[in-house]
Amino acid sequence: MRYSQLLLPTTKETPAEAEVISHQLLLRGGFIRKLTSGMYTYLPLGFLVLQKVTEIVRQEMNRAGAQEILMPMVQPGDLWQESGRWQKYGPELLRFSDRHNRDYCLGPTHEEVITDIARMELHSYRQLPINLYQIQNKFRDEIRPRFGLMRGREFVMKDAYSFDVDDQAASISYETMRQAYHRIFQRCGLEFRAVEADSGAIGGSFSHEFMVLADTGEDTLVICSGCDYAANVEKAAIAPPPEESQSGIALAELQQVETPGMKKVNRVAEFLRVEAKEIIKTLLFEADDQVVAVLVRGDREVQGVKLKNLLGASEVEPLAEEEVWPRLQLPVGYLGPVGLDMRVVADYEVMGLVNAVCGANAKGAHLTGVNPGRDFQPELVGDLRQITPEDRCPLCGGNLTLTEGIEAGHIFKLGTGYSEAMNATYQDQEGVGQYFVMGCYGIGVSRVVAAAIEQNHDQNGIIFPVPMAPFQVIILNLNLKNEETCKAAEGLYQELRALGYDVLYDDRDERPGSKFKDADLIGIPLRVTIGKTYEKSGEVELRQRRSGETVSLPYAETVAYVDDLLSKALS
RNA sequence: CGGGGCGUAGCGCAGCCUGGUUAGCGCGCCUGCCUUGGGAGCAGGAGGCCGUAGGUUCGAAUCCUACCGCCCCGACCA
Repeated sequence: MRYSQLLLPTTKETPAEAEVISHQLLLRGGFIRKLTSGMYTYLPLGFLVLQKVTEIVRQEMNRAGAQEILMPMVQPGDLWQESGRWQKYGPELLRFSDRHNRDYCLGPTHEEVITDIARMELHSYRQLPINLYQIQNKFRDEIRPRFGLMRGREFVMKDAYSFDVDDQAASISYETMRQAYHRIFQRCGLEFRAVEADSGAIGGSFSHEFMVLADTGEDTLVICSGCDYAANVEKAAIAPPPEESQSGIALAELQQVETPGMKKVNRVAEFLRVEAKEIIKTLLFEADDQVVAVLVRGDREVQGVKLKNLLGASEVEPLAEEEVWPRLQLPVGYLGPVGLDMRVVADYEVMGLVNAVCGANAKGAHLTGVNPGRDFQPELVGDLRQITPEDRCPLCGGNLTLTEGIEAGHIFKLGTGYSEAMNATYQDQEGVGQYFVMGCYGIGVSRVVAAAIEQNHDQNGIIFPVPMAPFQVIILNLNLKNEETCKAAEGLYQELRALGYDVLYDDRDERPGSKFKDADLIGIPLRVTIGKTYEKSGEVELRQRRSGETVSLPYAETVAYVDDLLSKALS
């Protein structure tokens, strides 16, 4: 492609609306433009990158035996009524009606449609297993779209759905996808981890997230240095502590002490000369409209997703501080489980405490000598706290580190939830109807683009991994008035293209500075400069975007050199 | 939805508080000269419903009201 003919509007200044680096660079580099909140047009360069990712995804899905289809983006409400999600899926599902007043929605995901296809077209166990996928736009009316391509309302997603005869077969499909996903992210040239994850609203029993590692990630992961355990902190299990013998310690008497103004754990600890971990922290949550008291050690944090799962609730939210007194007549900062008249759940660790401290449910007072089991009995005890780097790996006992990541892919074992709700069955060997055992597998294709930039950039702009780069090489012709440089640049352009590479030829009548800046900004992995040096000595300069490594070499050797570098990077 | 902020040229902003001639600046764009290895320089030029509607006033970008849009902080997710 000739730069002079390409719509590539780069800017020097950063648009005010962009917060994160990927969003800034995508706008500055002329990859995308915003249409409205959470919706973007892909300009030529952005679309090229998107296509690079799509093609890798497509190849690996096909290699894994999946078949590509394309479903409509608009879906009938009836189908969602059937699965029960018309009620369950909140306002994120954009609903509307047509001229006949029939309900429709924009597809945020396609379980309903694919299950409908399955029940109509798949009748026999002989047709299974089967895995169908599409690469298509999804629409989710996000509460708050932000970060450009990272969390748009309309975005490109690859979604695949597998159908199997039983759970065991479904596990094989799942494993096949897990491996395909590894290949996909590897081929994209990204640093990533597959982690155990909470399966969230889509449901199902088991899931892995594919996380692109980047400092700006919205999720936190724990990674074991000793084995290959990795998990989202929402999921990362903490084993119950071993039962410690408490026989050696005399149980103290429950006693109320004055702690005026001591609302925070560390203040109470200081004041009473105890450690934070000897304090029982009591937090109020609203779980499906019911207030629940949650107990963790004073030095711990509650993990909301774990709480939600333990309670079996569909929604859990911390109770707003201002609401506590008006609704419950309880003083925030002085809460405790003793004599508390509501549901109480506790983290394992709390139950191991002896002679602990907690709030007295009276303003300015705490209790000492508190002993779980004697002074209060939670309704449920479980793993409720957030894992920390001080915890041990649940698999091998090794050291853990916490890292930020961007969720770019998620694979689920769905089971028979959808097939039962929508009565999707096949006939087994005995001619008996059986529900399909399903799995679903998503990749946020447009998010992969953003994640790649979050992970690969510097002060000058994007540094695309070679497989994702819109162009692999950019040729800068620094002197358009010189016939020799033009001939050389043109020749290189033709030869590299003949080898099948994606080449951008900067033939604009611009000053060298602008060309260098633009080449860096848009992140092309290899840059070939033809200018003064060529005029003097017949040499061109070749620079690698990532390392900055620069070599000058005779014009005649350039093609072979570039070919060598790129074929290595792409293999 | 709750809380905060912003809408003035393609982009980034000033002007508004304290109303008053022709609404400014930088970048970008067009023309010419000049320059050509890291976003040059000079000269000239085009480009505005000051978010929309209503109100106050002799007079509104500026004050008031409503609406719309966008951004940021919280719950959601690929």
